Amino acid sequence: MATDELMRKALEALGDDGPPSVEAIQRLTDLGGVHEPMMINEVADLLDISPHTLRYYERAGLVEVARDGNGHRLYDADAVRRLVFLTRMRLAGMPMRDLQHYITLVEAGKHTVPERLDMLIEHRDTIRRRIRELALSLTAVEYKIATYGGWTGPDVQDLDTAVPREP
Amino acid sequence: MATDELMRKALEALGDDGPPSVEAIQRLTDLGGVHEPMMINEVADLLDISPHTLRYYERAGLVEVARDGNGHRLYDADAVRRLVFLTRMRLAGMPMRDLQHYITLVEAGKHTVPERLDMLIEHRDTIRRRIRELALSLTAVEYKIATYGGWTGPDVQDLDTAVPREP
DNA sequence: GTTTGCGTTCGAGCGCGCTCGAAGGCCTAG
DNA sequence: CTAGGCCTTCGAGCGCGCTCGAACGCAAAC
Repeated sequence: MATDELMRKALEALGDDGPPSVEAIQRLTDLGGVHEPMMINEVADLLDISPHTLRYYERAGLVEVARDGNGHRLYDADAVRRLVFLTRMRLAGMPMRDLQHYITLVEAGKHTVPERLDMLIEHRDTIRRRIRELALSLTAVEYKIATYGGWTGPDVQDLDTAVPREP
Repeated sequence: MATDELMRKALEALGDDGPPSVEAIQRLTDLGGVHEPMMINEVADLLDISPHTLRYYERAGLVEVARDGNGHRLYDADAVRRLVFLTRMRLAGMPMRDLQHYITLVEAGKHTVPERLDMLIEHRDTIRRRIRELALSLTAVEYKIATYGGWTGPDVQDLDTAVPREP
């Protein structure tokens, strides 16, 4: 798969305007019902990551995967759902370390829910900060693009930092 | 400096709501008038990067820096402005390679403006995509946090992928 | 039977962006 | 005179997240 199927669906579902809705995200977490266990390549295609990376995640303790009679990996629905979650968190910039810790908590049982919530809240705040940073950079770049288009100053190099005469 | 001074100013200037305005970004590009050349530690503090990194950027050809009688670096206003630009682009995720190429273009003269514009436009689109990805991840995380708070399902682990009964 | 194709394990290697340490110079304070 | 502090250059090292190659196994296709 050339592009990230989940993300493509996600962006389609969200449309091009307005903030993402909870309804939209719900659709994203629905994998479409009951699944046969999947082979590594199917999962890799679904998540748009390499089989190598999937094995790496397993080695890292992020997910347990059963084997068939030939020793080939069989990803059941739980494993796939967890990997959807994990890849989404990775995409959002959560480090492997944190994911490993989070999974440790999940496997330790319900009593770790508060700590998991703490992690999620911190991650949420990290994402928000990152979005704000990017929004700022975006505005800077857009301004720069606009300036390049209409500028007639003395030295082109100044454009890299110049303050415009008019907004 | 513990936090990124420029980013802090930026976030203050932009406020907590609404999209960043061109007016706001203008203020950010104003370094406050004429500058004495700065020593490496001053620049490092201003940009919230290490002196090591500044030397590294110079080695990488991103900026030329004069020396004083003792061989110490003297960053003039142009160098500082360029570094502000560069660190902002780095923060927005532009790879070193691309920045090196961009700077090569800047130093090649005005006739490279169209190619520079192409780079900026591509970078702008990259930032936009990244913001959309993050917005999606953010919604997913926020939904998950909300679900953790009010959920009474059979298995806590299901929360990692569950679809809620109600939005 | 052999080739093709997809899987396995293991450990090593890579690309990026820093980050650091060693060895030394210059200036100033005590 | 010496010690401290900040600077210099140079090359090496690191942390992260993959990414790959080697050597092998099984099973269906020809």
